[in-house]
Amino acid sequence: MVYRRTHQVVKRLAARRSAILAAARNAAAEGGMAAVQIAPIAVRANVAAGTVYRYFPSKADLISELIAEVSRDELSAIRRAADSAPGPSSALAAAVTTVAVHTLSQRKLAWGILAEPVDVDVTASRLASRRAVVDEIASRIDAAVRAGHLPAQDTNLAATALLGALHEALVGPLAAENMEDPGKMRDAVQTVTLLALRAVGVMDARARGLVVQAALPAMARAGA
Amino acid sequence: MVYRRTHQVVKRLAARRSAILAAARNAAAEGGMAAVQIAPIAVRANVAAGTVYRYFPSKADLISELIAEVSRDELSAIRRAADSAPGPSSALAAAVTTVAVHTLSQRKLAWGILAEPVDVDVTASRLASRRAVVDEIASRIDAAVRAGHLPAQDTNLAATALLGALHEALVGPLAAENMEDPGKMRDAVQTVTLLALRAVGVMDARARGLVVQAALPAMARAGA
DNA sequence: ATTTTCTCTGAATTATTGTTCACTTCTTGA
DNA sequence: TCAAGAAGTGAACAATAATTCAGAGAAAAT
Repeated sequence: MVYRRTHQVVKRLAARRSAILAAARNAAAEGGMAAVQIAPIAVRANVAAGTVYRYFPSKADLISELIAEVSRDELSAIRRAADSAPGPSSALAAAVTTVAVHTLSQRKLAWGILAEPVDVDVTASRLASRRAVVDEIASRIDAAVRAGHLPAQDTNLAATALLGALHEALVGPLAAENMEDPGKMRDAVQTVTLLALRAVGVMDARARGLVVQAALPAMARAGA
Repeated sequence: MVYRRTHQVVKRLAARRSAILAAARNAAAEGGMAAVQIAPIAVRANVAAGTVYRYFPSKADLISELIAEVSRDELSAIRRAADSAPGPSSALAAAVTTVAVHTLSQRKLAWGILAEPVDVDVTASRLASRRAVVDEIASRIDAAVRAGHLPAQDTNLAATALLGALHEALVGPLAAENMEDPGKMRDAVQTVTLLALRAVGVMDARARGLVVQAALPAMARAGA
């Protein structure tokens, strides 16, 4: 055997793989999933189209990894925000607000990951991505229920509905119209968070307080 | 001129047009938008592929009409339900429940109309379809606010969020798992309606009452 | 320097479907 | 029955992108 993968080569290969994924992510952030096409991605990553296939068996695999990556990022942001809240209700508010801020600050990407038509089947990874976030929110709702802050309920269904509400209100086709300046964004985040908290049974007055408390740290984190 | 469209021909043409649309609708109801392809639709409608193009300029137009048709049906069902309710809060509950029941009773079709990937651009008609339903819900929320039953709010955003919640919870990819038997369906409808009402500010106890009142007529209508 | 093995290239291929159009069939009114 | 116009047919065409692969280029060990 006259050839062995040297450490340097291994690093280069890994770097290329990352570059391809990053190119896909940037393309998605700019033009949605429609812009995630092999040839343009290859150009962005400074490789040939064929090379992409040395790193990902198919476009579906590439997009699946992209979805998983973005989803991991979001999930960890949610956990960080919720874990640094003082109590279960605050944690829920923080989690919801974080999802809202994240979603809103990268609308095109979020839409692409969540729901935009793609020509290959990425159902499985989209499902996994949603399930992870839904589970996280559901467990936060559950904690608040166990603490006696909320009425008993189907936490799974509630979490699903909450995310649906956030996504539709913030990145759905009807959201596009008036969501450009930071002021409106901030209002929208607070409004949907309020709706979400009331939906699971937080009283109006208390919900308003939680929304305000959650808003500042979330916006600050997003800015950084 | 030795040829004129006779009444009989006009009727036959209209019937064919309807047959094509119906074929598309059935295909969508069975296999989602993915199943709406010109060649299979033509077979279902007992015409040749080319004939479809004598009635619809393009696949996009065909699907757009399909979306508009389904949307019209849903909208009129919502109005009927809401208008026969005793007050603004009941009307809102009836509207929300109707959307939920409709959506749930034709999941595949609803998913296709709302969000399933399609290879042609039907953004405009999807947008119009959603806007119509959102406007209807928003006006019902507004009526309840004006009656002093709900706190003042951004009714448009609230309506959008409500529909997002319903759709995600009932036909989204995470809903598929446990929504087969009528009992579960009924529970799900009531649960999401409850969430929706609380979201816009209805007190928990009152919301539960409204949900129960709205459920029976809506389920009955759907059964007929 | 050279051989071997891996990696990269990008033009050509493939696959899928919407769309067209030359031709056939049907309808109408004389 | 026949001429003129309309409607219907379906095989061929077109467009889009994903995917492949034969050859070129690098890297490693001797």
